[in-house]
Amino acid sequence: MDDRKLKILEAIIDEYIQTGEPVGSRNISKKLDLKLSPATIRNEMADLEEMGYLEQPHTSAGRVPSDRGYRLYVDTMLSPREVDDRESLAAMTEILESRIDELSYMLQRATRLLSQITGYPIVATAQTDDDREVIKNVQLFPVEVEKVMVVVTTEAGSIHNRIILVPEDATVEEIGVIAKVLSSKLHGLEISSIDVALANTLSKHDGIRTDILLPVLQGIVESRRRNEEHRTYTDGAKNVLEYPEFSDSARAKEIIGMLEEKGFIRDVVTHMEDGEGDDLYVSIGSENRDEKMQDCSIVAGTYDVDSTHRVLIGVIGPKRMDYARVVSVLRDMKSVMNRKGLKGLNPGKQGLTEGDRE
Amino acid sequence: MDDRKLKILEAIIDEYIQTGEPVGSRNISKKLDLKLSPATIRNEMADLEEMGYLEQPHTSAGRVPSDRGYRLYVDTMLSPREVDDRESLAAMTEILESRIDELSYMLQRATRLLSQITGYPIVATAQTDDDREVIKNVQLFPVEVEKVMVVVTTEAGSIHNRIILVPEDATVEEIGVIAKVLSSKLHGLEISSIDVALANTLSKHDGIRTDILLPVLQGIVESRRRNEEHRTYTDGAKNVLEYPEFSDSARAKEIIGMLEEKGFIRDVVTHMEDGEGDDLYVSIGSENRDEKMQDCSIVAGTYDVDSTHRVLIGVIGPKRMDYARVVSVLRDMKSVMNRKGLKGLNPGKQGLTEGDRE
DNA sequence: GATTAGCACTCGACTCGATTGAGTGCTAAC
DNA sequence: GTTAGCACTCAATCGAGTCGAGTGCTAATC
Repeated sequence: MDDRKLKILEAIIDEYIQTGEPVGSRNISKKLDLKLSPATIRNEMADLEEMGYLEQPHTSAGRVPSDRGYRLYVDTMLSPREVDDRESLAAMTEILESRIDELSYMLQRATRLLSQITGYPIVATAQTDDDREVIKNVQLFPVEVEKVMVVVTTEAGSIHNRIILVPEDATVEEIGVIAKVLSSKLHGLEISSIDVALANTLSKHDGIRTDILLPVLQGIVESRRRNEEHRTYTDGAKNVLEYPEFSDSARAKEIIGMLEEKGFIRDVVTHMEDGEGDDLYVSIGSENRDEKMQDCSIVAGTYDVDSTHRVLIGVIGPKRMDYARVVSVLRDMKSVMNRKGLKGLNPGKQGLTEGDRE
Repeated sequence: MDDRKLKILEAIIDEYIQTGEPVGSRNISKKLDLKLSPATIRNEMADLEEMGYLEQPHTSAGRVPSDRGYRLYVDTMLSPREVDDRESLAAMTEILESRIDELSYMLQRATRLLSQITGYPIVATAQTDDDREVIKNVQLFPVEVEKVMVVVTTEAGSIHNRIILVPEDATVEEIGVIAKVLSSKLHGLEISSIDVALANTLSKHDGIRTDILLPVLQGIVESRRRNEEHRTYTDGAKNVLEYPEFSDSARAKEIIGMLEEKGFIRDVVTHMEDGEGDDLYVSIGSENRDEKMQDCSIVAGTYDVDSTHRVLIGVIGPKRMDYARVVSVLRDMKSVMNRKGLKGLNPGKQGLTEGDRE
């Protein structure tokens, strides 16, 4: 694999990314400054095809990069273009300053911005580190008659809250007793370990009203579930229709369906966790596990919003997506985040203990 | 406009809704049990066209309903089919039992279910009655070092909450003082009336730390804004691609873009508020204000989740959408809601006053 | 030995005319 | 008022023909 072949391959991929049409030898011969005739290029192209970096849609058409070709391109030839769009940098900065408990809001705005500047659909999700979903403390705040706000703080630093309904005659004192018991008994437990058996044990304590305890426990469990499920956002689905590779409406429908399901992001997440911790993850065509994504590529990055919150943002596009630009935008985002995002955010210190707030 | 014409018009619309192809006289002559020859039908069709209920895509094609035709159909000929799908009724029931503070979660699940059973894209939003966004009380709960949960209860009965960051050295007492002052001073004010001037006035009170007060006030304002913006959900965008009228990918892109923008739902909302309070709202083609929606119809209904929360759910489809089925599904939803939805929900009584929770 | 010019060949895309057939409107008969 | 009959319209479909971008191979050239 000599240098010239690499140059030719790169030129072909660049061209194909731009036009979406199979590229021929004449075209490359002219574009490339090596003074080579189309015939020579053809020979090289035939070699590249044999090596598996190119494919031919049909005999008399030009060449198209194979997944392997893209992979080589992404791994070795990517020189991220500078994104000099000051406006989008400013927008990014502003978004990232959205504060921590508005993580979901921040994600929503970030997906929109990214889909606008890249022209691809975006998926973003907050990564929950299940192992660390250990209860640090549980607080109950009566808000109105019948309504109590349950606030669960986890060791990982996230705060789930939910309003629950308790019997009308529940007194502030009764609720206080339950709060005390829960804070001491649930501390250190995983949320997932809350079950009927635990409820039974707890209800044996003095002065605990089961008809208040049960909705509280249910509220704790649901606060987390709700949190997880709300935390995936997509935007720019319409961009799918921009690309001729998805002009077949059945294909487009599949992709848009995937975006709406949001399930496939899990795949990416696990992939990334397995990965070598590189800053960006790229999955090309057949590298995607999901069969429906065989014609797509995903470029994803993780972002540490603060020491306990990590966000994953993925760009979905056709295999011939503009990797250079996408990678550069995602990197920019990261750099903005490092300069700005951490400012003023809580680095996750130990909080008050149960008694402190009285 | 005699009875026979109506029968013929109905048959034509039914047929067109089913097939999406212009319908001819022969077809109707056979389908209709009136013993009429195609020629007679043709005469009637010509009349109906003259009256504006039908259109002809081109001279030698069959007839297609005009917007006016659909309107007549919807207003006078709709006999909602029974939806005998027990499973979806059960699913609806379960969804509607999602409790009140999970309104957004409930909406999300409802949109998904509806898009699945109707096969159309769905938009759902919670209607905020801006005039009633009057503060009933404000509560502050210290959750951790630097983090305080602000809970705003409005006269309308909704509860907004948000976590804010305060200076590290803020004490529970200092926060308590601010809570007391805010509760008495903000009571009865609209959230939108909070501004710099008000902040200045408030900060003159004894013992108020401005560096705590400001983030709290900002939190109150933002808690509401965030609430509003989060409260529109869409699902089933992929269904747009199901219908040949949107096979032109530019059209499809516009519609999907509209769904993602979510802005247009406001139009529907205002329309519905102007309306005669009928239970369902139908807007057909050119009746839609938005130019991009000229090829669509919207069927929407409002649902009172409880005495203070109203939800709007809209079905977007091509003009030849299956009105009978959609109307019937939305009505079913309403009836499920009346039987089940209100069970156990708080009818919005007066809550505790500020002092009660200490 | 690498490069290139030349040439025959391939095959999708496009054009264009002919054909088809569903459907109409009109007229005259029932 | 209804219907049979007929001429007419026009989108859709089909197939033959053409075009042209692009290839692979061979032989000549550097």
